[in-house]
Amino acid sequence: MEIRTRFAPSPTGYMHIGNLRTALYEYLIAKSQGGKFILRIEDTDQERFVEGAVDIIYNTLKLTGLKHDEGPDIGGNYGPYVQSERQGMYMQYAKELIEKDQAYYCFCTKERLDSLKESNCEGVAFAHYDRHCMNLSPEEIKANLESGIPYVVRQKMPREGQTTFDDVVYGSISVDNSELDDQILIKSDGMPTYNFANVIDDHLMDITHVVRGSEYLSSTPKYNLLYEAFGWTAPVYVHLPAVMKDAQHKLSKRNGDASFEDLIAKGYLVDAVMNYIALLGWSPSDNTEIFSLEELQQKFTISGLSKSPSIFDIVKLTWMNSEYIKAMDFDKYFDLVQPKLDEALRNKSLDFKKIAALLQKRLETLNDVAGLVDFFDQLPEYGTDLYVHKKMKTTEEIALDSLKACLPVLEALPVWEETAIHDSMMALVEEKGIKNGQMLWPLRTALSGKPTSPGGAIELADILGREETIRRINKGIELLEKQ
RNA sequence: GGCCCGUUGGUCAAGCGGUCAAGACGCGGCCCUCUCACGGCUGAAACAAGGGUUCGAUUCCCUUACGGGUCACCA
Repeated sequence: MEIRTRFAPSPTGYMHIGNLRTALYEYLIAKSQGGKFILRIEDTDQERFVEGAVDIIYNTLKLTGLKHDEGPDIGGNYGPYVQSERQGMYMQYAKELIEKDQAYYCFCTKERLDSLKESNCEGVAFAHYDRHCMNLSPEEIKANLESGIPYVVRQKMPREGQTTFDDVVYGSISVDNSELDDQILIKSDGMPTYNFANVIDDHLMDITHVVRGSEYLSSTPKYNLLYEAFGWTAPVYVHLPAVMKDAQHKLSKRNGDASFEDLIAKGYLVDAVMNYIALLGWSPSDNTEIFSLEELQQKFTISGLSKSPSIFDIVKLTWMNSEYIKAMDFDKYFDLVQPKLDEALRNKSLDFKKIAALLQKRLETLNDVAGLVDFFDQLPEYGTDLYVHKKMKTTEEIALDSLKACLPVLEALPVWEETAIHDSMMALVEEKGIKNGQMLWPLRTALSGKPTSPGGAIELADILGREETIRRINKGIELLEKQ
């Protein structure tokens, strides 16, 4: 049988990391076994609907490569794929249940339900519906219906026994039926609740594997009872542990935690983010950590899913991001970095490719560019203490001497080119009988004005060009002479 | 509070009755080196606690502790 999974987000805003990971796993479960990945929009709650949220969903799926086989935008044989457009089909199923005595009309007012909860001793809301409307006579129901009294449809739970279901990651779970509330299936506005629509849609769409967060674990018995009532076979359940911000809290936008789009805006690569979140709650049978979506598809097995929540660690993501940057084909990498360089070095006509090359092994995120290249644009103010470096065996005196010595050599260099600069400096070092660092550290310092820089003295000189190099050396000499 | 679930280094995690308890990130040290970074080597660091079962428990069972989830006309 062909595996069919579905990603069923509700359009209530941005795409958060936990959601995206769920989509990833749904995609992988299907694709690793040649199945289909379906997108269904669950918009039964009109009050929470957010304009534009559907586009975010489409864009994210497109960007991440989680290509769906069926969905609102591309159609399919099981449409419509938007729950609100399916509205007409739920009532008949509710009625079928009522006829089977597995559900009933409830005309209770909100006020009555609220008072039910309050009257429950502790004042805590854990009262079940008291089944006030369960045994209304057919005449009463008919009369209520005809006089237009608002109603909901409730599922009739068995009072005794247990319901057991199997979850692929959590194993077999049993719950006493007495724990189960007569949940609402059809709301008074005629819309199905998520719990009801989900079961109907999943069945109608031939979803074989229901993959979702573990917060649904406790309502799954109700779902199973629904499948049973209809005489349908329940899907395979795959519940996923949460992605946490810390040991106590789930990742959530409310707390200002990073969403997928935030991470991208912060200079993280789409592929790196996907790779990282794949590893949050799943691990391959081998020890590999870096893999593309295609490779992931090859490696993925449901048995690699874990059941305990995992904390989102931006530090490890950052490392992984730098791995992706380093491994990237230069041209592709340059396309990503160029806009950042344009922005950081607006007025400069420097060789951006050379700068980018220096940066590739030093970037953790794309947004690090500005902070690393600022000195190319403008030499920062710096103190002469920068010239003192114990390991380089330099002092201010040595630095001054070295700068003065290299100045004429560089001025006279016939061609301004990296190896030529290198050779001339090395020759000078030899001639003066000093250490490499005693020449190059002062030079690098004079050229960058910073304690660290991407690239050494020679690389910086090459990129800055002769004129600017000479200018900065003179500036260094001037500073040192003032001492 | 009832019910359900979880608990291996700081973090991600392997393990599925017998291991010196992998690996990765991060952290420390060393090497490379004109700084930083990269790269290489190396070190510290964990089975929540207590009972069973067993010749033997990180692994199976129970209890406790701690954490999470759920108990909506939200999904």
